[in-house]
Amino acid sequence: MPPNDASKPDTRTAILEAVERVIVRDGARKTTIDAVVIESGFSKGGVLYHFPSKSALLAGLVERSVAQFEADFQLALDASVAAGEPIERHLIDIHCAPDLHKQTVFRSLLAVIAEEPELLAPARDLKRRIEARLMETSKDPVLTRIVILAIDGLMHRDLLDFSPLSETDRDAVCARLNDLTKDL
Amino acid sequence: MPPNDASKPDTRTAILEAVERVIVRDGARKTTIDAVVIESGFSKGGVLYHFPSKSALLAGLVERSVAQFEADFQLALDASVAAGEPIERHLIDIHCAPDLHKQTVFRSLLAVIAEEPELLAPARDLKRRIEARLMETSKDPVLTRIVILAIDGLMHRDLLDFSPLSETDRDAVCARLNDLTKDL
DNA sequence: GTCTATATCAAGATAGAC
DNA sequence: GTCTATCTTGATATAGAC
Repeated sequence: MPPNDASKPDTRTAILEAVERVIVRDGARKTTIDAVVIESGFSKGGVLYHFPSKSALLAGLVERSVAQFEADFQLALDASVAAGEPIERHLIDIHCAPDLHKQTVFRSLLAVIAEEPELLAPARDLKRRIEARLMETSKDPVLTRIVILAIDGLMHRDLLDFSPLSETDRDAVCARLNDLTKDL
Repeated sequence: MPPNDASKPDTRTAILEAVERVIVRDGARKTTIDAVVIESGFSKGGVLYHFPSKSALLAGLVERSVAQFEADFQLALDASVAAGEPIERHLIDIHCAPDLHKQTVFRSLLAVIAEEPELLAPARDLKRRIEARLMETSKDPVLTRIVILAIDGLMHRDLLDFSPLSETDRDAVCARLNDLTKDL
């Protein structure tokens, strides 16, 4: 039976879920193969059969997280487009009320990712596609870019716990961003 | 003789400079105590006398980098204020033509910092002070915040090599940011 | 495809001489 | 304040049985 057969809640997925639990619970530093082995309930040999190295394990987690984010994004985007709103607004919405769990996962991943930038490839790729779509339809590309950058800034602070904004400030910023994009 | 006596190019500084060279050259993962020992020319015991743990070593580097950044920032800021320009412009200038070496240092540090967020404290602190000063004099605090966020976004991309902007795009963005802040 | 057992290695840290 | 030598731990990865 191939490893990706969807007919059973396959081992790969179970292992990746275990990695996610460990990294969120214990942080990047303590996310070792052994910890994942314990959390997943499989043996070391079993885990290393599916992911031959720690990098492979983390790459798997990044890929999975990105795929999940993209799925959510697409769904919400379609709704947004159907409602005739500028796409920028959708991006703003997502980041002004972010998915806290996924954010924690990404934050924990950051330590690992910073050491192995190649792991970021899938995320970079998704970002490029989203931005291409935004730029394509924008009536003011530079302004759109600034809005995207401001949202990156929000994300940056969230990820690094870097002087995070108060909720009031965040709301004010998001409202203004929406205002700026209302004619795009 | 106390460790911080400025009369000789003291060992602490020499060690921190070695850390900086190692982290820039070899990346966070390879920045081990042993590597620093070799690069600095001191012995392990000597290095660990001044910095009793790896964390202490990295904390030292963060502190030093932040202090240097702040010194540069203050200098340029005073000039900017004397010229009667809005302070925001100064922040924009610094990040639109960033110091590449320092950027590399920070990027490399990021991997380590992500695992130990406490190490970021001095940087967080400096950021808070800079922003307080900006907000204090701003005629449109929300807009100022958005400009700051956009700059954070630029930095974020630089730090993570996350879809970096082309030079043309970056220039266009910076020009527009300057335009947005001209009445602040 | 999953298991046990084990090899290998490098890192952080300590002790004590000089 | 700096050195050498050594200890301890814990992590990645392999080999081979089931």
